[in-house]
Amino acid sequence: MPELPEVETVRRGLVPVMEGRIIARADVRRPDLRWPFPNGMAERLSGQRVAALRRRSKYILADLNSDETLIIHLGMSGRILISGECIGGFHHGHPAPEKHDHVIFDIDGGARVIFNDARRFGAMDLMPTDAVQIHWLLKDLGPEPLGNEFSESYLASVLGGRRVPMKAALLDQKVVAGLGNIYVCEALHRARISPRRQAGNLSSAQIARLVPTIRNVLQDAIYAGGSSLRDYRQTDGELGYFQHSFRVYDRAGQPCQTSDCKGIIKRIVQSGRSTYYCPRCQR
DNA sequence: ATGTGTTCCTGTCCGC
DNA sequence: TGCGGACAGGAACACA
Repeated sequence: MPELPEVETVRRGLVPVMEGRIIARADVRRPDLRWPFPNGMAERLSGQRVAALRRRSKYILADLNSDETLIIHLGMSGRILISGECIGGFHHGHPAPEKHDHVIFDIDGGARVIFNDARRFGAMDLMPTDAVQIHWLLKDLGPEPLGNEFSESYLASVLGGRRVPMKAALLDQKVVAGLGNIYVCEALHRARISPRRQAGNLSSAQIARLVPTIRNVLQDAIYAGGSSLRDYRQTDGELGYFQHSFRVYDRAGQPCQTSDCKGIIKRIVQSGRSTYYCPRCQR
């Protein structure tokens, strides 16, 4: 569900409400999401100041004054919404918790941050801040696609010799961290690379254009506030609008928009997930 | 080591 | 309007 652009949009929405502020109270309304919450999570969060809100791949990291970091993953259907901001001098009341509002933070000053996740594939955990990078969920993640480590030479070295289709290679969070089903499809189309192509068989020209293409798709999507299909919302409840810029995702049967390409977008299934691509211009 | 299929969970949509 | 099946933005895990 939420991929890197959606998670980054959520992080940016939380910054003005949480960064530098104190979590007055954490209300943990069930014992687990995908995994059990850490022992005493509510107590370990309540009263803590959020020193910084960072993102690693699809994880939001909230560094606390206790030198612990709250790790948040949205899974497939997770949302974070803010209510009760002080607008124009008036405090708006908080609505009653809704179905699937699993964790609620009341922030000093009156804002409320609500984690809602119908499918509960999301997760939260606490880890000492200086050890976050060795948390079992984060330790094997590949480089950030928008960072300097993600380069042409890096991609050539990790893809070399691999027989997986490119779709699976880019979905593999060890190769590059943060892409999901939508942005892999979109990036491969923009780079004119077939999702079925074996990773180890890419030409050097294809590898060379894949790096900036991935960065561009993600940056365009972040600028648009992410993509809203079903569940995803920005923290203020607004929809993202990058879905209007999809060239292939969920567009089976529609014409390819690559100039001079008269192809028709096709849907196939690769390792159990939908892939959309143009068989004509993606090689 | 690498690659593929199944699984977790709830909600929505589509055809009958 | 109800019912069954397919499908959904993730990714750990079990297995070939």
